[in-house]
Order: sequence, then structure tokens, then C-alpha cells
Amino acid sequence: MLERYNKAKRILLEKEYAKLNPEQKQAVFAPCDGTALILRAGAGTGKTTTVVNKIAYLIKYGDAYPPSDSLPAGITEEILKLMESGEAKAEDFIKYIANNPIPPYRILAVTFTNKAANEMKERICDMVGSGAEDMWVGTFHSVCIKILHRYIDRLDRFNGNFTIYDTDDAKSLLKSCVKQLDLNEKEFTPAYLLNIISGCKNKMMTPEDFENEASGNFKQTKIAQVYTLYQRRLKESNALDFDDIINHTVKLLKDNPDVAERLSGRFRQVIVDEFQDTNDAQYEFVDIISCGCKNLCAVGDDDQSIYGWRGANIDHIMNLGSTARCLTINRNYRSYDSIIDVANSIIKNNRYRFEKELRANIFGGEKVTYNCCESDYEEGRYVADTVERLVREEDRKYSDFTVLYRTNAQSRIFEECLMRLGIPYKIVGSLRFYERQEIKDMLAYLRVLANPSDIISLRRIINLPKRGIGQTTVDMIENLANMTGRSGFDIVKNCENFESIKRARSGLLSFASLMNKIAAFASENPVSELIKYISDTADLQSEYIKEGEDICASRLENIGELMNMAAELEQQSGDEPYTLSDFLERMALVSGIDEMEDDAGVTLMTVHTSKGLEFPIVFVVGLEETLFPSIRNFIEDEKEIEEERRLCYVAVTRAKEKLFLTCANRRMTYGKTSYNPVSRFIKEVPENLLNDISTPLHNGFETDSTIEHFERASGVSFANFVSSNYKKPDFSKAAGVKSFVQRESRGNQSFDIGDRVTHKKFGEGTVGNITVSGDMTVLTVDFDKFGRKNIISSVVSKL
DNA sequence: CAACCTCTAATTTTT
DNA sequence: TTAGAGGTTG
Repeated sequence: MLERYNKAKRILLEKEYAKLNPEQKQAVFAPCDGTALILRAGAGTGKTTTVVNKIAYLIKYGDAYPPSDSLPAGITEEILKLMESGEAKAEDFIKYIANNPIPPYRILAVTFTNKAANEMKERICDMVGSGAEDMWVGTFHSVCIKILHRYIDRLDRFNGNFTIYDTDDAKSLLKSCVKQLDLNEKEFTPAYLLNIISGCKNKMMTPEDFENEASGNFKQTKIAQVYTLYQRRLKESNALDFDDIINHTVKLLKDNPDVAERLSGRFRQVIVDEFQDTNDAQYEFVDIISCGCKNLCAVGDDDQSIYGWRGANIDHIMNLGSTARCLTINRNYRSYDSIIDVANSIIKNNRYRFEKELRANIFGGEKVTYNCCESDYEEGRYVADTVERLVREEDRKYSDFTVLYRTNAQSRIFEECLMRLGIPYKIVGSLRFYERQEIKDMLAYLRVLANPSDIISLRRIINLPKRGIGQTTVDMIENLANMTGRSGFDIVKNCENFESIKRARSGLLSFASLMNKIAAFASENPVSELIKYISDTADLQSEYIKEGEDICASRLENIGELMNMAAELEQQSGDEPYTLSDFLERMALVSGIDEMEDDAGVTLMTVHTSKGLEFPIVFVVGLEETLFPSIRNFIEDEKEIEEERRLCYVAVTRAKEKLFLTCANRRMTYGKTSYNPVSRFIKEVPENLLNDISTPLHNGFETDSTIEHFERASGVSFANFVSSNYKKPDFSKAAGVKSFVQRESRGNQSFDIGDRVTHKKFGEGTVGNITVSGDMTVLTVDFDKFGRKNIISSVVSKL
């Protein structure tokens, strides 16, 4: 009877999830026995579907799939017969089948984007109905904020009204720190510092750690000082930057084991999406919250890790594999086989990855087209012409097409060429809603209201519109706030008590009374009304009108849009009060209007932005050495070239039906003409997989001869542009000029460290370092006549 | 404080 | 090339 029961149960469950393929089902039914599950899901393999089904299964049936060793209570011959009859659904027998089902509130699902979180939540709710909204589904940041709010009393000196500083705010604060420390502002730029500090935070390195590591090195010590001050000033402003949100949470959990225990005890299953993108701090958070990964289901694809430069550490997904139960889903439902073949042939050149191959499920697609164009302009024209042609010949819609490029700067030419043919297009991800000046202005008003210590926001609005408050006064207020430990706004209110800012008192007092009026209004009215009130009372319009009618109108329109968003959120929250803090938090963590507007047009975006999306027809453009792969990445080491390759893999796997790969022999870069060899990624694709329609002269497989051809034909050194004046801050590697050589086509040359070499333009030099990546040899050469550190890409010969 | 000039640096950006 | 920042001037 037990055997019959187990068999019937299995069949019923299999039937309920019949839409999934065997690999996906295996993932859904994987037992919850305290072993981490790692689900490697290739591009286009139905990852979200699998995860969503898994969560629904856990909620409904818990750990039902493994055979039971005893019959559940109440089961009778009659019930068993019904189960076996095959006409009923598993759901009808849920109480006999379910084994320790997981209540939704004991499930945590973490994603990287709001979009992914919303989609996941929605789909699960659709599947399991009511109750599912008790699940914790959110981004790392939103989940951590939730925890921080709940245990705010454990956080030293912060209170619940804390402000979240975005990248711009963080940079402003850093700039002010550099000033305060009286450091060279050219050497210590905000962007540079933020980069380093963010890197530290991603690795859980405190200012003290950094200082210890600096061990006397002058510059490093200075950076440590900035880092220390920056953290202090954040605290004084009752503010967190994006990285702090994660870091402070981890610290909170470490310092308060009772909290950690409470939370990790609560969650019976933790699901992390895009696991390959977790940084060290995020991993630590996951580790704590999932009882040392016991309750973890990590979903991701090492081949799609493209955020290493932001601290994402691919090692997490690679290493977890040794202790976890690993499952792979590889059947691709998105693209034609011809596209899959190209994708596979590129990605297999990476060494640091799990060996796997995407398997196509849709056959008979046309060959991938490759076109090496004469110039960047030709490339643009080719794309525009092709769009136009396919719209005409195949009745395609403009919205079927997407152009993917490596850098934003490339978009211009495509815009130009599309416009010329009257083809509508849209650029995704360029200017984000919440980054607009007027939105930030309005938010700054709201932030100061909620958190009077927020010095960065205070700075922004104290003289907006103009009230005759100058830079010096603002600096002074900041100083006074720092010294007295009072909030910036408090200083403003009491400006008469401070000699140093008395001169600006009329402006300051009018600002203070304005804010008081606004505060009074805020206490009685919802956020949406408040926005309108501020816009009118503060008279932001008077400032915007100076930029012209049109700009002013559009700024006001955007503020109106912000108001609508607030109104909508208020409505959504129903009976629950919707507070200013709720709104501000959301604005800080949501990138504004998440949905891509559906107006028909060709989509233009960077490859990074395209991750997770799919399009019928895709152009991957600018496939040239130095551009894609980017020159900044392959100089340093092999690991970064692999990330570029993954990026290329991501680009290629976006295409469902048609894929075009293009590059340009000649391109304007920084105002100079450059001649780049064809991307190695093109060369990694077997020729028979590509329909090469390049003009015969430049069918581009002989990279090295292409360089020489152009150097001869044009009289322009290929090296010219790259060598122009590339300086990388902190480039403390061996001094010298770097150069790369195509080993394959030169064939007979090999180099050793110390070899003397000669170059057409740069003369003689000594080989300092050699890195082999693929069939490319990167030489670091100290050229005798250069003192400065330069990077060139060109050809040298042995002396 | 706006308008103009000069200099400089230049990937990718889920939150 | 070109956008943005910083400095100078009326």
C-alpha cells in the first residue's frame, strides 16, 4: 500500500508540473534536507519559471516528492484508488501529499532588481493565490532596509528616518570630505574615491582595515582618512549609501546574534536569484540568513556574470558547487539553433567556468550574419538599412529590433542613421527618472523634512530657488553642524546664535520659515499633496523658467509625474498609512519608471542593460578589439577578458530569431581615427556558422595584416589613438608601454622577458611582462624614449 | 550670478 | 569629439 501511495503521489505531482522539462522538474522537486541547492540556469532556459514553480511547490507541498516511509494519517483504500485513478489533481489530495509545507512568510526570495522581484512575486501569487503576499520577496537592498528598520534600535546613532544616499549624493559628500581634509581635489576625485570605498565595502573592509593595509603608504593613508571621515559624516547625516545598506545589515546581524538567530530561524528557504552577481557582503548576508547556506537555493549562471567590476564575485557560484546539490538546466527555449551555436562557440573559450553547453530547442533559423564595415558610419547605415529592409520585406515591426553596444558613446551614430531614415527608436537606460535634476530637487526638500540631518540634501535646496545664501555660508553651516552635533537644519533655524553665518540671516530665516510651513502642511496631508504644495510654495518654477519655457514645462511635468507616483502608491497601500519615509525609501531603491515604455521603435542599449531581456532581432555592434573587448579590461589580466567574453555571450543570447554581428574597420574615437582589429570573439566563431557579408577587402579574419594594411594605406599608426594619453590612476605596475601582438598570424615570433624589441613608431624597448590570452600575446614593453606610462596596441618585432 | 573660456578626461551601472 | 567642471570676468 505504501508503495502504491508513493507511486500515485509521484504521478500526481509530475502531472501538476507537466509543463516543465525533466531538468526543471528535478529542480522543483529537489529535497529540502539542509543541503544547499545550486541551480545553474543558462540563458533563455526558463529560469524564472522554474524558480516560481519551485516556490509554489514548496508552499503547497513542502518536501513532498521524496518517497514517504509511512502512510499519512487518514488515508484509505478508497482515497488511494482515487489518487491512482489519474483523473484528479494533486491539489485535491493536498493534505495527504504535502509534507511539511512551508508557509509563505517563512520564504525569502532575493533578487537584484525591482523588476525581477515584482515579476517573481506576481507569478507566485498567480500560482498559489492568497497567502503568498506574506513572502519576503525583494532586492538585497529592500530586504536589508526592512531588517534595518525593524531593528533600528540596535544601530548605533542611526534613527528610522535615515536617508539613502545614491551615487551622486555619495560623491557630493566625498567631495566635501576631501575639502575638509584639505587634499588635492584633482588627485582625489569623488568618483575615484567612491570606487575604492565601494570596493572596500563590498569586501567588508572597514576604514580601520584599510588603514592597516595602507601601512604608511602616503596615498593609501590619505584614502583611509577620507573613508573614515566619509563614514563619520554619513552617520552624522543619518544617512546610508547603497553599500552601507548591505554592510550595516551584516554588521547588525553579526553584532546581535539574537537577531541573526531569529531571522535565520524564521526562514526555512532562502532563494537567491542571479547568484553569480553577489558580492562578498551580499554573500555573507545570505550565509547568515540561510543558516550557513543550509536553507539556500542559489540560482544563477556563471557564464552571465558581468558585474565583476562592481564587486560581484563569481567565485561564490563556483565554490558553492562543491558542497551543494548542483542542477543544471540547459535547454534553451528562446533562440534558434544557429544563434545558440554561435553563443556556445564563444563562451567555451573561457577557462574559469562550469563546462556546459546550451542546447537548442528551436531549429531552422537562418545563419547569423557578420558584417565588417568600412567605418563606424557604414556600420550605422548598415543597421538602419537592414531595419528598413526587414520592415519592408518581412513585415517586421520596428520594436522587433534592438541594437546592443558596449559603450553608451556608440549610440550616437545609430541614432543619427536611424533618424535619417525616419525610423523611430528609443534609448534605454540613459537618463533615469530619479536622476533628473528636478526630481532630485523635490526629493531633497522631502528628505530634509524627514531627516533634518541630511546635509547633502540641505545643501541642494538651501539656495534653491535663490535666497542669497552663498557657498561660504553653506560650508559654515556644515562645519557648525559637525562641531555641535546638531542637525544642519537646526543650525539654520538658529542662525542668529552663530556669528559666522549671521550675515546671511535673512535668507536663512526665510528658508527656515518656508520649511516650517511645509512641515506643518506635511503633518496634515498625504505625500502627493505635499509635493504639489512644495512645488508651489517654494516656487521652484522661478528657478526652472530661467532655462527656458520648454525645459521648465518638462521639469514641472516630471514633478507632476512624481506626484502621480505618490498618489498611486498611497492608493495601493489602502488603509495602511503611507508615510513620507515609505515614499522616500521607495524612491531611493526604485530606479523610477521600471517598465520600458512600449512605444514602437528600435531599442538601443548597452549590453549590460540587456541582461535578462530578449528580442526578436538583435544587432551586436562594434565587435572590435579595444572596444569589445574593451581595451581597459584585457590589459590587466585574463580574468577580465573572460568577463568581456561573458558579456559578448550575454549579448548574443538576447536574440530570438535573427542575429547580426558587426564591426568597423575605421572608427572615430576621442576625435581621432582609429583602426581596430576585428574582435577575437568573432574569430572564435567557426566561419561556417557565419554568413560573412563584409566587403571582400576587410573580411577581417587576418587581424594583424589588417593593422598593417591600414597603417600602410592610411599613413596613420594604429597605435596612434590608443597611445594618445591613456593614464590609469594608480597604475603602479611596471612602468612602460604596453603592446599586444597577434601571435598566431605572426607565427614565427615568441618573446621572453628582457627581449629587446623594436616598433615602427616608438623605436626600441625592452619586454617587461608577457601575458598570453587566447592566441593574443600582450607584451608590456619599456620603450626607451617614453618616460610616461602609455598603452598602445600595435606590432613590435624582435631585434 | 550669469556668461564665457579653458582644461581635462573619456567603460559597463541591478541598488 | 564632446561633455562637464572649474575659473574668470562683466
